[in-house]
Amino acid sequence: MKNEIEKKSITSEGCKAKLRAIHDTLDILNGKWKISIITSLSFGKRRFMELQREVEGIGAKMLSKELRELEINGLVTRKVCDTKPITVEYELSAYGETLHGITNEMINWGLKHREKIKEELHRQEHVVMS
Amino acid sequence: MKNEIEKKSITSEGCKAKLRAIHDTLDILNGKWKISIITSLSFGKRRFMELQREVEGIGAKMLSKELRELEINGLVTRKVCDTKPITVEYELSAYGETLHGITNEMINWGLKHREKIKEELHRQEHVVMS
DNA sequence: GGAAGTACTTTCCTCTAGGAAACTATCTCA
DNA sequence: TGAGATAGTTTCCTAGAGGAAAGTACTTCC
Repeated sequence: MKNEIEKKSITSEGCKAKLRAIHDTLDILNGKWKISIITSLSFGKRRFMELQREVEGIGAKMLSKELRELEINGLVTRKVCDTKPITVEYELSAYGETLHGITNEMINWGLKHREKIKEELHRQEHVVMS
Repeated sequence: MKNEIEKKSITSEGCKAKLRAIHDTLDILNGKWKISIITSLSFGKRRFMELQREVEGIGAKMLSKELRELEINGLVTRKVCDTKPITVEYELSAYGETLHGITNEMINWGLKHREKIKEELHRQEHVVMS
């Protein structure tokens, strides 16, 4: 009995710590666009307009705001280049790269999910046919 | 030149597909609470009140709504048990389990992030001291 | 008989995340 | 000289995400 209580308490502590970790992560990756921006940057450095084109649907205000927050948290670096028309390069910092694990898992899951939905639709069609 | 264009186009397609995958995943995991709920359920089946206690800060309305959406998307199963005071058990479905990769990565990142922040605070203190 | 615990639902309200569009400022090219 | 691209900022607005609290319905315990 005592062992069970202890066990329960220990695992419960584990849960709480892990839920807190999830919460910490979500705090950094909040907002509608951060993960997409990070994913886009994971393919290489991008300029403002490139990001806006690549992350479909995002407006200049949001992009600017999200980039600033990512920079504050040390995930992205901002570099102003004194080219003829001034350009700005955004890049994942070394710390930002540590998010690869998360984005990769999300990409893979999303790809498989799309396959699954597609299969379900096919099955539906067959049912309707028969 | 032609090769470069082709290369760029190919990688660009890859980016778009991956960004779409990210978008698909985020569509399923939207809202403030879904990932926390899934993480909580990843430790075992939970009843409504247990979830509400474990996922700190969530209200009954939100919990109910998020669980319904997770159920609709086939990630969570709901089982009504005819115990004396009726209880309901929520559990990750087999498909819900496929999110383990994502939640694990987020947990690990969150834990390391907390460590990093802690270290930075220590350094700060030393600077203040000296 | 009433307090307390299950599992929600409903109502009402607030706040802010996020969008649209216009504006700033600088440079280039025709 | 003015159109177009760079990189934003600012303003104005609203849909809807989410919170607090009360209500519903059933059961069991005291």
